[in-house]
This record gives sequence, structure tokens and C-alpha cells, in this order.
Amino acid sequence: MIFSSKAEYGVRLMVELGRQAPEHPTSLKAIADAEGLPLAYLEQVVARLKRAGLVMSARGAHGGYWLARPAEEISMDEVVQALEGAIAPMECFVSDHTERVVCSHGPDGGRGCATKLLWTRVQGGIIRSLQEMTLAELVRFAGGPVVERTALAADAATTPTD
Amino acid sequence: MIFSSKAEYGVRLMVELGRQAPEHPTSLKAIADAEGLPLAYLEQVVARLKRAGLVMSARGAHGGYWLARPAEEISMDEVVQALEGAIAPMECFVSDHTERVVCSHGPDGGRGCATKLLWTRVQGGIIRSLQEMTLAELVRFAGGPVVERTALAADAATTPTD
DNA sequence: GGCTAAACCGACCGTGGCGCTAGGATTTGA
DNA sequence: TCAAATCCTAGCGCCACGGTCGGTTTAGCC
Repeated sequence: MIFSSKAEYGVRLMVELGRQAPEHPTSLKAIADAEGLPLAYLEQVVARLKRAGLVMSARGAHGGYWLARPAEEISMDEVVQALEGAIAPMECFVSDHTERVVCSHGPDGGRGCATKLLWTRVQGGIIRSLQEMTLAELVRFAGGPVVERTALAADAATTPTD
Repeated sequence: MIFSSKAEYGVRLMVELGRQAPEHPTSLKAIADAEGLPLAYLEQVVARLKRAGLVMSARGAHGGYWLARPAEEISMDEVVQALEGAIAPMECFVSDHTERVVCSHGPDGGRGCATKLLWTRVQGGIIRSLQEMTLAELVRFAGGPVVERTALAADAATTPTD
């Protein structure tokens, strides 16, 4: 498996936040119930998103989470990186002190490291496909925004499925 | 990590076979020594490549392995799939009885499954980047074919590194 | 002030897969 | 007959993953 369930849960969480109006925060419990995910585990997931500056939060009663930026300005590349860490196709990929991790293999006895070329291209393919997608796209695909909680059922009844 | 070391070892093995003349088979031991990999583990790796029809073998003394097809006709997509199994970005991806595995999530209560769209695109990005590369490219990158074993050292001294 | 809902925090823990080893059986050339 | 090689199966240690638990802090509301 390429991505862990942290990524799955985190993306679902972001989509759910994208569907909500940002005026009043959404509690984790509401999201956990809606998506059928374990609340305690979601806390750890959302913590990563918060550390990355993708969501903001309010504590106390009626607190919760909301998107730090509009969904149109959030690329899925940021979301997945926040959840999974840097995208490394192979163990030899280590931090380059830049945004992207790179293969640590030096020249293999004067020859080029063959796998380095391969994994670097794969990494590029993944990152590109993630960068080309925004959270807004996923929100639209999931049925668009829902302001009133009660509107969700009606929405579900009329929206065509995939 | 996206790919396991099985893929790493298997690709190195294929490159090494691609560098050898196909007339006489190369023993696993020679490859294990050249690449510094555990022989017994390589056996399991090469078994997958053989099952996939990518390499052929001869048993007994002076036996070994060689490419079933010229390196130009082997796409890295085949190699990686043989080593890692179907490329599934997420657990929900199961076999569709076709070549590619797909997300098993049905419509999510009338709404589209948002993560399905995301992971499917990522999967596409990976497969495309693998399909676009042939084993021959990697062999060239690794310094090209070597017929005589002794030519390897001289080759290493003159070939520019990455 | 006290209750309650919520975010926040850190420790723990079972299971499964990965990377690898061990030990053999079988085939084949010299 | 021996040695070199493929082939086969079982097992094992480690550790990350997915998840739980218990608690602390913050803030709205009666």
C-alpha cells in the first residue's frame, strides 16, 4: 500500500471541512460520526493538518476546526505531505534540506545509480498528479458544500452518484 | 515508503542482467556479490520475476538467469508490478479482474467517494511514469552493457558519474 | 461558580508485514 | 561423484501502523 489510512482519513476530514461553511467551526465528533471514523485517532490526524497550517481550531464548547484557506487554494499535494510526510518512493530517499527528498545513493562505483533514476521519476509522477488537484475539486466531487446539516439528506437524494 | 526493498533489489537485478550478454546465464551469486545483496533473499525476488515471464533460468552448474526479452522491450511498469504486485495507492483498491486494481468504495450515501478520485489519479501518475521507462534506459544510465567481466573496472574509470 | 463540550496531549499496545535466515531438495556440467 | 547452481518452504525478529485510554486545558452557558 502506497499511502496509509492517515492519508485517507485526513483527506476525508479536509473534504468534510470544505463542505462546511467556515463561519462556525465543525467538531471532530461530527466528522467522525459522518464518516464513521474513530474519534481518538482522528485527533492525531487533524493535529498534523494543524501543524502544517492547513486547518485552524477553536477550543472549548462549540469549538472545532475549519480550513485555514479557501479550498480552491489548497492543493492536495500539501494535504498528503502534511499527513504522510515527504513522499519517498524508496528508503534511500532522505531530506535534501529542500522541499523534496532525494535519493541518497551516490554514484555506484563510477556508474550511475540506476534505481535512483527510476524512483525519482516515479516520485515526480506522484507529486505532479497531487499538485494538479485542489481540495475544491474533491469537495465538488463529493457533492459540493452543505450549509445546513439537514440539507445533507436532501442533497444526497438528488445528487447523481459516480 | 511507497515501494519495498523487493522492488529495489529486483530492479537492480534486472539492470545487472541487462548489462550482461544473454548468451551465457548469470548466476545469482555474481549479482549478489556485485550489488552487495543477500543471496537467499534475492532468490525469492528473482522467483517473482520468473513467474512473470521476465527472466528465464537454467539449473545446475554454470546455470543462472537471463532476460526473457531484450531490455528495450521491457517496460519498468511490468518489472515493478511483478515485484510489488498491483499498484494500489490505498487499501480500498481491489482487483477488478482487469490489469489494474480499482477503489472498491461505492457511492458514499449518494455522494461521490472523494478519495477515490484522488487515489485513482495518483495511481495513474505512478503507472504512467513507470510505463514511460524501459529497462534499456536504466541499463544505459548504469553505464551500458558489459560483456567481459574485467571490462567493468575500466568502464567505471571512464564513465562520467551522475 | 459549576457543568459540559470540545480541543489537546502523551503513553501504551496488539497485529501484521517486511526483510532476512536456515535448511534442505533437485538439477546439471565437469 | 562432486560441486555449483536453481528451487522450495518454514520460521523469526523487528517495527510501523491503526487504534485505545486517560487525562488536562479551554471556553461557552446556565
